[in-house]
Amino acid sequence: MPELPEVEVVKRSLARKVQNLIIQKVNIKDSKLRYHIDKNKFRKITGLRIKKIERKSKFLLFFLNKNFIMMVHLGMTGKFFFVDRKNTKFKTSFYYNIDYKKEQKYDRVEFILNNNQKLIYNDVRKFGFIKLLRNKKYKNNFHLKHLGPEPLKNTFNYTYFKNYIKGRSRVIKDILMDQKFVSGLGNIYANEILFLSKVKPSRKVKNLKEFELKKIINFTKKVLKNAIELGGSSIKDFSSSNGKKGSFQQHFNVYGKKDANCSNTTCKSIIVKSSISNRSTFFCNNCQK
DNA sequence: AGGCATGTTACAGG
DNA sequence: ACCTGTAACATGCC
Repeated sequence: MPELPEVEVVKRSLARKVQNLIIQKVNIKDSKLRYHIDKNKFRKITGLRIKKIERKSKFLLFFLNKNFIMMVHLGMTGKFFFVDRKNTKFKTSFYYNIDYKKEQKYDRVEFILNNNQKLIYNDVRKFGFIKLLRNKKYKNNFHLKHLGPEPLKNTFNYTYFKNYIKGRSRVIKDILMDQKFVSGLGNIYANEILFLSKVKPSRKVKNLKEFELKKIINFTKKVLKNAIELGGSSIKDFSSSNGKKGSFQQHFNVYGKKDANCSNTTCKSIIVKSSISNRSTFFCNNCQK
């Protein structure tokens, strides 16, 4: 699920639900996530209060007291659910319509909170992870240390872009998905941004014109903001609708749209699919130069 | 059965 | 030491 907009939406719903609550117990149902979860280590956070939740790139940081930080990455299929004592369905707004009974077997970690609820980390493919860090040095964390600027901050700008691509021979889509260049984009939004910017995903960065770089920057910010407002993209489970569920997938121009007509009404081409950096790449051969 | 999937990174080679 | 591309991780679905 999770590129920057989805993680941001999850962060906001988590902040509403669990801020200031106390973790009374941690139940590790499957310790084999991307990184092994050490039960003894996680025992240290029982009794601690969740003071604040922040998003950094695609990472969630739970600031606890006693200077602990719980860092979560959702990988490809990580989700949070809330379940009350009677096992009634609750979940973050992002996954509002999921059938929790079916999902339950992928629950990996449970956090028992002091309000009769459990916060559940659920992850089918187990590419996600949960780690404990110490507040003092969390910025030196391996994962966080080399992240590029947040795309929505003004440190992600034309000058930065121009300088970064100097002497690099990679293609633009590959760079956009590189967290060291800009942190938070993934395959879906990279495809969508390049369509709106009218730039072919396979263009070498060194050949991009100034106006194209500027367009890419501007559409990056525009698309991400728009997606956050719409609750992110839910590319599964969007059969019925309610006000809280992510709907940006309805605004995709190219992602997953192989053979569809180009959304530009004056264009008669269809969307084609190729592969860049081992990821599905969708674009319009006519509109994107 | 085989290919594909919203992500990251270890590794090999230049 | 830096840059780049590929394969691998775990699991389900079409």
